[in-house]
Amino acid sequence: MSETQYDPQQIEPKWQERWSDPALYRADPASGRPKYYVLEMLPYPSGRLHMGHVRNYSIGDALARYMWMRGYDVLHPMGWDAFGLPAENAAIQRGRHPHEWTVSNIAEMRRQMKRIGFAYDWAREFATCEPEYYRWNQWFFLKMLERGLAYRKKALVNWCPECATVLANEQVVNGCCWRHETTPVEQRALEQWFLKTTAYAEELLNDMREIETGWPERVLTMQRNWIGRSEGAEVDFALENSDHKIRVFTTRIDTIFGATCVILAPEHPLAASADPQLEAAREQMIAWRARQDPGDIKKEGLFTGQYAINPFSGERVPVWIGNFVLTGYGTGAIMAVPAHDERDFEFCTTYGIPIRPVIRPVDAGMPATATEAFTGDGVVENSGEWSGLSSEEARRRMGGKARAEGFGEPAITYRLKDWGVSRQRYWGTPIPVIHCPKCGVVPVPEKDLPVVLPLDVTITGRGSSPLAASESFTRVNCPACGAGARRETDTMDTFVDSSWYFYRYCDPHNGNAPFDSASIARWFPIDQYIGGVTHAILHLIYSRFWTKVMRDLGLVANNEPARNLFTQGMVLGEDGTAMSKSKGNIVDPEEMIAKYGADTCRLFVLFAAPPEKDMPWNEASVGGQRRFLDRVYRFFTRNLERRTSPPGDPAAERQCLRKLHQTIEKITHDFDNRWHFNTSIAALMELINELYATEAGLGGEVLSHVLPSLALLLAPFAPYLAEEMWENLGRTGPIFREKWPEFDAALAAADTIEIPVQVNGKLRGKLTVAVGTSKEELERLALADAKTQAHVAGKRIVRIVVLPAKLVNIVVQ
RNA sequence: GGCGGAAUGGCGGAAUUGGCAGACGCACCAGACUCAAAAUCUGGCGUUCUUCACUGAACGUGUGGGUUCGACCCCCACUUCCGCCA
Repeated sequence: MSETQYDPQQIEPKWQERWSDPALYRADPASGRPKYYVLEMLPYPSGRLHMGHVRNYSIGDALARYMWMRGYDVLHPMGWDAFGLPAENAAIQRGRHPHEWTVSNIAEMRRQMKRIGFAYDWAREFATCEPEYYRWNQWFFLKMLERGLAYRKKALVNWCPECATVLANEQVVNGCCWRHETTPVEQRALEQWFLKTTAYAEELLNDMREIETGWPERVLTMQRNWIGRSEGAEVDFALENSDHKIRVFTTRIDTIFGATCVILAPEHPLAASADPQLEAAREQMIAWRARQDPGDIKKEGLFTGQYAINPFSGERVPVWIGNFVLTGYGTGAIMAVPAHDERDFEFCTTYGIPIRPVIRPVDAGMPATATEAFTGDGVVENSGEWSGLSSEEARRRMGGKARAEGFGEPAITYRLKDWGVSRQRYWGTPIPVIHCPKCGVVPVPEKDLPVVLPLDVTITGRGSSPLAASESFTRVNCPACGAGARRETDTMDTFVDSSWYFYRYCDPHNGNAPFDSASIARWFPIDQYIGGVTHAILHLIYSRFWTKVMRDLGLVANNEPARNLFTQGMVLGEDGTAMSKSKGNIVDPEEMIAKYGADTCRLFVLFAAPPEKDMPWNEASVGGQRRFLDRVYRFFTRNLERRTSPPGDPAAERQCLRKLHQTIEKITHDFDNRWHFNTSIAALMELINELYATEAGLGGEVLSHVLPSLALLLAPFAPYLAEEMWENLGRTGPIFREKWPEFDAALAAADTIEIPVQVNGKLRGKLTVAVGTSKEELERLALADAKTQAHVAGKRIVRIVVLPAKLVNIVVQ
């Protein structure tokens, strides 16, 4: 028995070299195998892989390898989300050109990925900053422009003074920039490009039906909240002494007789005043609000001095400006019903505005309004002809009345807003339009795409886009009239890049179209998408939106991009908090690989916690995974030659084979049902423990079965070692193209089982019986058992519960 | 405040969903090997009692109730933490 020490630093580079043949991982539709598209979210090329990447990609890689072994034609691609601010920051801070910086980061991270041994179809790799890719961003933009899905408007936008650029709504976190969490976002008015995500709001909501079995409930809930559909009505309050009407949105038109004032958002056009003092206060409110956390805003208001007329009651109510009324939601104006809305209650109490209840709880009298609002449905009261109706019925009829009389209508409003895609930044996709003094906004003709991002610009990080300073870029002739014109200098939000990249993988080198529809038909929808839950709303809503737009353009047939979504937990530092530079608790994957080997690192990130949960890094525990692989290889190598030895001890062999087949069943079950790789790996450890226990009694035939099976079971989790073992067995790789081991129920079955015996639900003894022992026999054995009798003696047996092959419970009094 | 998720040994986590709580690993303790150490192997390891006896008992899955022959699992109320929306 010669035994070889496991040395990953020897094994891994060797296989890395042999795996460099891209044909090994090539997806091949001609294979005739069923397809499986497994995708992990593409990384931003920051320069180094972090543990979160290692975890995300180890999960996907295990799945891809398993599916290959199950006979699927697997598409498992990788690419780079290569546009974005950090590249410009590198330019500003280190004087490196964003392009050069990005390209070298990609090279470094690709090298790291190959070092870990992820099985990607590298022939499909691309970076989103390549003109061959982003020209299709531009092409899609033009298509959306044609269909009215892209438009330009002057809008108040979130401006981060630190980034010196506009942020999408979704990039504002608690009133601050998502990248600079302590920098308050300011409001500025700029001409912006928007994509009409709201046009698909209803569909984004409804089509969740298609994915609700495959996406985490949590993500769908977050998206539902984000879209924020609410049903209600819009109603006009005529402004006294004016031709203007104030249109309000309300979900509670049934409470309209209780409206005691109308409140405008400070930015509302009718909020502007001739009174300079009021005007100053209003502007101050706008500026102040931009800095606040919308969550715990202190409600403040300004009385405009004007009055409006309630179209239902004819009542004259004051018009206020309120800092808690949002411009972008509904109509930017509300009617305040303090008796039946908490926020209105708070506001009106502060300013002494009357509170008038008009809804009575079904089983009670009129609600008291001294301390709080009654916000439930009930019976409408004090509301003229509507009195006596239920809230629900009143809402329906009053909405109808508003429509019939022309002062309103039933309406649905969404929290979701159109997607502002303009960025006053350099490192992104140029928006393909030209501003002509005569023709206005003119799209760049398709034949002129791509509008290439020039590389010879100076990046200062201040003010407007660096592109605006590039004469050679901006100066252009109008495609419509030929006159001198100016190119748009805004670039696109990088979420555009990641909204459809997974389609491009299907046909990555197509120069005539974003992709060929036939290739999409082959691969879509994605069978399994894997990434962090941090992308639950932004990326995943945009991707769903983009898919629907592409479908309406006739490019794809699917409604949804991904059938299944898996969101993995974060990798935390040893201290149990998120890894961050400032806390100094970052673990560098490459250091760990140098120390323990890539297989050990993979094993650890898969073993330490179920994949959907957060997982604290614990280096001591990493050592345990290494020890496991040491044990595997030691057992393996010292028994290789024994494969020709005579039969061993039948009991030991039977025990060993039973454990092997139980392990195959367990791991297969984990892959097919729930991906709790921590328990899969635990099962492998149990198997190894059993192999050590039975080792001396194992004969050649059994070892010839066990050793290859061990390698195959290990292959999705520790591919390098598995490959090495496969070669030691005299097989020619690659192992992940081999067949996954077959589970043999007969071998896995135990011949005797232990049956727990309880008395009154408490464990009192155990019976070791043959499989298939009858109910009556179990009952007899349980009662005869000495330990049980001690607890039954002197008591009356009320009942005996016998579950064959499970347990016996004797109930006594 | 609303919705959703979570809470199990010293630690990470198991328990194939109502049937032996604590698999597997880490840490720790002991033994074997060694001049010694490392590595390796073997055993122990929820808490508190009990016994000459690895004998047995009680308690134990955030807290309090409930359903059930039987509850980490289901129901009700609560506490704490996390996420999203207010």
